[in-house]
Amino acid sequence: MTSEPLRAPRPATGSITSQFGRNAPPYLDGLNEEQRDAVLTTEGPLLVLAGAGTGKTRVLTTRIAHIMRTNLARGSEILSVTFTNKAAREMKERVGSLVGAGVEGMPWLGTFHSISARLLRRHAELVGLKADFTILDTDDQVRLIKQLLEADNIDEKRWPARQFAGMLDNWKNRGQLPKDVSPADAAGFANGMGQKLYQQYQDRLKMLNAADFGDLLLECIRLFREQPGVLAEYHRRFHYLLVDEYQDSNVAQYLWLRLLAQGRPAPEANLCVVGDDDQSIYGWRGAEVDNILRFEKDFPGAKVIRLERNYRSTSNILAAASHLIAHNESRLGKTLQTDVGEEGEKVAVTSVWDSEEEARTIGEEIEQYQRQGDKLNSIAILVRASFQMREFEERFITLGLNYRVIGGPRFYERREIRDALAYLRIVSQQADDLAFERIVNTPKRGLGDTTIKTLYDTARLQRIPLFAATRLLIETEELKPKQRSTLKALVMQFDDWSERARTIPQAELAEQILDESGYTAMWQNDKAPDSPGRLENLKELVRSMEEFDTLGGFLEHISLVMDRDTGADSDAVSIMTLHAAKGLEFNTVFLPGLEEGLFPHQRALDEGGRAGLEEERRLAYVGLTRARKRLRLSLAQNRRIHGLWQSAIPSRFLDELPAAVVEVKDTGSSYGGYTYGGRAGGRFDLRDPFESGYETPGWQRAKAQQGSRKGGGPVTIDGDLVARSTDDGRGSAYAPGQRVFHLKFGYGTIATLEGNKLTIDFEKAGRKKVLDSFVQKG
DNA sequence: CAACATCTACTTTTT
DNA sequence: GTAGATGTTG
Repeated sequence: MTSEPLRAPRPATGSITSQFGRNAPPYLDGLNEEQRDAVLTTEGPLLVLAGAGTGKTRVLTTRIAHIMRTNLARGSEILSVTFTNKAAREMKERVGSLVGAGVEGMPWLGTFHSISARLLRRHAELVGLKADFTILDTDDQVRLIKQLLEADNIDEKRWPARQFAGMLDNWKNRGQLPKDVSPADAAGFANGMGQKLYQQYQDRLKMLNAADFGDLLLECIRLFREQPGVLAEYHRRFHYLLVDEYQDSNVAQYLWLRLLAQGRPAPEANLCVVGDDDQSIYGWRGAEVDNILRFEKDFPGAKVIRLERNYRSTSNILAAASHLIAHNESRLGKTLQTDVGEEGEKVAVTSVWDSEEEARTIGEEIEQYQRQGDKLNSIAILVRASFQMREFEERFITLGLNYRVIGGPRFYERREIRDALAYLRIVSQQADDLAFERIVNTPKRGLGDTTIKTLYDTARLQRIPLFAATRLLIETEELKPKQRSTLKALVMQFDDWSERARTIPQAELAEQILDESGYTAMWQNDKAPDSPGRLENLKELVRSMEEFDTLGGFLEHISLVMDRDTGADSDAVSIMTLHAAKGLEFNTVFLPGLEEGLFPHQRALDEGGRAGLEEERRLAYVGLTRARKRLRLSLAQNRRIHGLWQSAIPSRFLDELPAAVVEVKDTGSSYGGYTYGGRAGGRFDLRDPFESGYETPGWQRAKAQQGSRKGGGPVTIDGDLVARSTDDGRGSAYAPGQRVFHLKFGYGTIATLEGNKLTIDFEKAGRKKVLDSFVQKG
């Protein structure tokens, strides 16, 4: 292990201003004391606890600029890790504008995954890969697993490939190789086949010269551990390490970082991590808040700086957010203080009849704000789950209101894009079996299962890639003449394209490939309504290729940087999930769907228990703190989930807001007198604000409903969201032909029933599926 | 082998 | 309500 001498003495804490006297460099202007401290404390381990809206990114970027400006290190000697591509891009831009240099000056600024990929390509052969290895995404992963399951005669119905992919992910997030997986863990899949499958999967990846997302980190860790010389090289290279959103790091990322920070003894590591434990919202995917909570133990002598001055929100908004998050028990604890100096509007809570009315109301409000001169760009709708977006999109289309969905179904995940990429991947790497398999019969070439199976058998027998096997087979009589000539033509086409790849720009090549393969024609002839859109996407794909120098570079970009530019040029309302909203801010924020079961999400509660609830609460906190001036929450009394209408009870998070800053509204269209604000004398019950979330009125009621409900009893609209899978459906009180009444659809007759799900022909609304708990005998 | 029809399971969040 | 997977037919 190499260890360099310290470059500069650590500045004493009290001397921030004295360090520069009155000649502080201009980039420090406008930073408050703590922020400056964080920028100037370059040496030794540093933990910056940065609350929402306290200028975290500014500190990080200024810090990098400071290190470079004062010649402590060059851009190429600073490793800065972010969690998302968006954050990496933003940091590059901001550092660039501070230093006045191009982005190229910071080759090691990127996400964990992109930096890992870069490292691995340099040393691929040391971990059993070639430098041009393919990066698999979830879809490839699942298909590969399916093949393994089939080969091992494991029933895919009983043991879904998706589930195993999830387990793989978990193991890899925890930094576990096949040998490290605990038997108990692995036993949970396919009668104890888990570990063996994991090993088989890894072997197969190596055969395919491929790595999945988890491998990027895992193989890096292995590389560092097994090749001390390589690790030492990076110890020498990186003089400063910075990590953004540290609260989102998982075990593998932690190990990765630890290894890189080991260049010096822990108390001297120049490692700066920035994060906010209250904004840890990726626990479900392996993030360990513990990493940030434990930092001072990991790096003894670490300095801790708290950024608590909020420059974003009005005091009302901040009060709501702080009060809410105070209900969490496991947190380091910070007290945000507003620096905006404005009380602002109260936080509005609106209760509406259903999600349709919710969309309508919000649409109207936005139009009103627009008339008042607000920019649509300054307005966002943040949802818990992406299915909520649809209703808003539909409504906004009819209103002619400009909107933009951020994060939505990812561009690269679209079928046409994946197909097109598969062609390119084969051109780039003929051994890419997963790509070959994907497009060998797309567009339809008259190749069926039997032909594919022959290819497969040959490939397996000879231990060669599918493409190579095909090459062999077309020289034999094993295939029927028709298939043989088809495949022969295909192989020749690919050879031709590979040849051309050397001479013509890849964007042009892609266009030719799509045309010559008949792929474009396939969609042109498809009369499905979305075909034109797909063709448009293909065009966009080709267009986006123009920015890259090589095909390989483009493919790397696609697999790691999945989001495309979100065209922020036009004025539009942003619609996104709460997860996608982290790090953003808007003047006006709408938070719809504050209902038990949706937010907090039922699944988080079921699977995560108390920790799950606390993470949901942090998610709510993230949502609330996105707002600068105006925060508008809403809840629907009825919502359709899985095509079934369910009535909802208000989210417990609403009970956790301080009454003084909240204004309850009602659209007046509720049925039967039940409204959110209508109970408890026009205000929601507010008990001791620091009591456990489990004891709030909403939760109490939800619990009271559980199990107490019997089929056929009088239906109180007050909540049967909890009538979910736990309902054993014992003895429904209904039978086909029976006349019933439903609050939303009116009178109808039961057509069929299945457990507690009824199919009812309503007199006015037509045939609908509903839960039995929402109708009463009519 | 492909097209069609039917059925089913699914909907949290993503590098 | 949907997209995918499966099954059945020509």
